[in-house]
Amino acid sequence: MDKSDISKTVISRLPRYFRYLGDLKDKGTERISSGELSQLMNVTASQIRQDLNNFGGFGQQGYGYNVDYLYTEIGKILGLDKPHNLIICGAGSLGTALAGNPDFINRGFKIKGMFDVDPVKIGKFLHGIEVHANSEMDEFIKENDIDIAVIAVPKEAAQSVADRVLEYGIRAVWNFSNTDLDMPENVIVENVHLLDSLMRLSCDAVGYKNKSKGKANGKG
Amino acid sequence: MDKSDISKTVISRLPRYFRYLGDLKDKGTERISSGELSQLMNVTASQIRQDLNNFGGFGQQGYGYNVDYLYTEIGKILGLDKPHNLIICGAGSLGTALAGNPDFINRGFKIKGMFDVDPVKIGKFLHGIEVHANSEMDEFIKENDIDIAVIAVPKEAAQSVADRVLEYGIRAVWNFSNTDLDMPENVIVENVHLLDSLMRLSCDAVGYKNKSKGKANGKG
DNA sequence: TAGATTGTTAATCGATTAACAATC
DNA sequence: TAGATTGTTAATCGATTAACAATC
Repeated sequence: MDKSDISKTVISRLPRYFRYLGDLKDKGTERISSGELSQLMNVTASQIRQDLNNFGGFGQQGYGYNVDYLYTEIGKILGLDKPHNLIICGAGSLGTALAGNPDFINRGFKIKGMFDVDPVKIGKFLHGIEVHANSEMDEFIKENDIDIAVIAVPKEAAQSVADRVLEYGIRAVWNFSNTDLDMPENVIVENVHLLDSLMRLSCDAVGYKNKSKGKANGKG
Repeated sequence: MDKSDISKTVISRLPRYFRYLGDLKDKGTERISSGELSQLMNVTASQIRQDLNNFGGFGQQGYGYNVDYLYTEIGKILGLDKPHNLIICGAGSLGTALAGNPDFINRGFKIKGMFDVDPVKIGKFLHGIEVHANSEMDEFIKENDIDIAVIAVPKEAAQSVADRVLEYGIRAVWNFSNTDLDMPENVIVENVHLLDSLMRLSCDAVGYKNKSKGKANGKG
């Protein structure tokens, strides 16, 4: 696999660059230096230059970076130059909320359909998106050229649903269930563990003052 | 501030430990060694021991770790030994989905109220939680001992809502809006940038095959 | 040309892994 | 006691920052 040699750490920062560049573009800013951007984003200029240079030279000495160009290039790296078709597995309130998020469609992520086991939900339209029965999933994925599956089912069902979409050819999974999925190497999983995130917040907020600070093994 | 000296990296791994320990506990497992846990979680045993030892010695040589005890201790570090009261700012579909998530309440995160600017929504109950007007926010926060505010409003409104809850005494913010918040040092912000996450997935899925691999400065 | 700012190498810092003595 | 496994130190690895020569 040429799954690339660029570190996960760098990749994970790209969407944030992209976000700031989009804002600059909207504001009509034409060019920006790594120094200016670093101030805006609260990171070092060095890191910005290092990060970008992983993908080739996007800037120009003495000038900086062209906002529009850099925005487009990062967009390409992020795979936003082609549209993506999604299905959402699980038409609960989280799945429905995701279906209704306008940010996704604006960036070329089209939600084509939802799936649920609940017969009451099947056939309904949520935010304009139809809920289908799982039995239709295989065909739906092929017909609609789906490349991303969103897992928004209860954690008990998550693994079996993931196995299912995998079987139907999906290789990218956006997992919102509160469990880790066991997937083969060639499947990309991006987790959004909401409860984990909330616990991190709670942890930081508490500040673990109860920590003793000294050595632990003060045995006799 | 004794905001602690434990690295963010370590903290961010704690919820995952907690999750696995919870599962082990539910399965009735009494003890586990770092080696066994490392296999389960797909990390090194060394990392587990290093991580845990930041907080003191939770294990016992020749025995391993007592699942129940470790679970409880990590829970304390995460601040789960005390209940937390939340408000959700923004009664849109995302805010509503969060209000209805049973995982949160199960871990002691109680959603006390929602807030919205839309008069149509005010007074309604969503998943049993009342939507209030923003004008009631100040008093509500004090009366209900709120310690966490969830920002689930459109990105244009995010900063002003965050400023507002800050003014009313909140020091922990769970930000779901697709923008970074500008907050003072003593306020904890945990971001859930869904679009960023989706872009990371898309990026990994694409695999940036377009990368040239050789040196970039092949100038003449 | 002079000034600015990149691309890139070298230095530093932090995080992960390995190893092993301490000890249950 | 012997075996197992931790707690912890030392070695390695990777990521960040600093510095500067290349160059627009």
